[in-house]
Amino acid sequence: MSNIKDTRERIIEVAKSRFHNRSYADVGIKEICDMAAIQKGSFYHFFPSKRDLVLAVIDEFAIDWANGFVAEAFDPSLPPMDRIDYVIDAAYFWQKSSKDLNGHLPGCLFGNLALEISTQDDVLRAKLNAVFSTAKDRFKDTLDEAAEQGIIPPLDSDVTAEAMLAYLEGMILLAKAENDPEVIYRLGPALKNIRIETNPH
Amino acid sequence: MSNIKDTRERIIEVAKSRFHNRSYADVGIKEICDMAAIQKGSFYHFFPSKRDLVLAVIDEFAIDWANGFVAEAFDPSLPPMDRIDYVIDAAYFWQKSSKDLNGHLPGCLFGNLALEISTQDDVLRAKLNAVFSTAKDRFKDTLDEAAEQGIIPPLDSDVTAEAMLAYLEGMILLAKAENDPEVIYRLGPALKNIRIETNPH
DNA sequence: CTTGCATTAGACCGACCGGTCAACTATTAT
DNA sequence: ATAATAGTTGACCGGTCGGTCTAATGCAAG
Repeated sequence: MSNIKDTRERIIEVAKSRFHNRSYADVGIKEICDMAAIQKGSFYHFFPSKRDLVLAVIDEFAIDWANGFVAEAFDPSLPPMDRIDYVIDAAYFWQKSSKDLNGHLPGCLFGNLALEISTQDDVLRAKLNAVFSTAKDRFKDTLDEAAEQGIIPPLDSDVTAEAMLAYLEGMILLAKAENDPEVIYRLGPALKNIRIETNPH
Repeated sequence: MSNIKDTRERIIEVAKSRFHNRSYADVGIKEICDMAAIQKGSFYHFFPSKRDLVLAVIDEFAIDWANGFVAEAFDPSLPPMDRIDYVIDAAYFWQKSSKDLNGHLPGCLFGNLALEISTQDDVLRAKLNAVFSTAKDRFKDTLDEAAEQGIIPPLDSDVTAEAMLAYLEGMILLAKAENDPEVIYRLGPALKNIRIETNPH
């Protein structure tokens, strides 16, 4: 009801946006405090360290993702393989609208963080890996459903799902490097044709 | 001949390794100087700024890449589609041996930097994009050759090449997040089946 | 009114950041 | 031999980093 949001929430919201549009190392506590219109003391009342902040940001963003992007794309009322097309559309529109706002594609927060800090912090890496694993499961469920309905021939749905996620992240990476969301539409069609056969024996 | 390498060369070598294994923002000039056993003044004699260093690092690494990884994988004496399999092997062994040395997959330096700084520096972004474009061309040449020889049906070789590069980068991203080179072998088989048809009209 | 706790303010900390500078030493060309 | 230039040294700069601390608030329960 109040337009003055809870401080902790405001910190996370600002941090989410800053980390996504720049990088973890490049965004300082001071900047986050300024944008959230609070003092450092308040920040450290809620978060013991910057690292704890990014941990919270990942959690929050994973929820945003599940409720937004993922829920929209993996709508169970859609035919299974249509959902995979929808992933492309959702990724495209998200990156496109971010570019229209800020001039640059932010890419995927999880992908960005994974490449930035995987070698430096195993806990953070594991957390990001868990997010990827959850996303992979959405693909896998979809593939299993499609295979059950005979829409696609049987395959190794778990590994294929992982491959689809890899391709999605790779598309977004190249789109960010080109700073052009159209990359996603150009490369998108190959996503749902990715197949990895069940490994015999 | 001398074992004391040229200072500038040594700076770049150290920076290459540090940036690759950590991140651009996380590695300071001081650390690079210490590891190269020089003083700051010497560093700034050769490079006007940290940014100029990373520019040089990208150039050097692109040459390493072209002469190593790429030359090895895209060996013209190999049948075209075998070269693409070879890309997987090369990526696997590279990441594997890095992990054996340092405990962590470093990922792809270009992918890492692209996600870290694309939103912050358009010149750097363009430079990285050029590296990707060159890599894409190697895939494209291979696909064109395979299509000419009738090994694969005709396709949009340019876009398919880009898709293959995206998939490669995505695999490496997930492998880094899992800190497990086996991801590359698991997902690798799908690489050479990626196809994007020529867009009619 | 008081006690107690959650929250906020903001000055402050040492360490480190990227970068500068003047002095000094090799090396090279004339 | 000399002059010019390339390379090196290490002290130094202002600013920012993540983080601490104390004192002051706001607010709720007794």
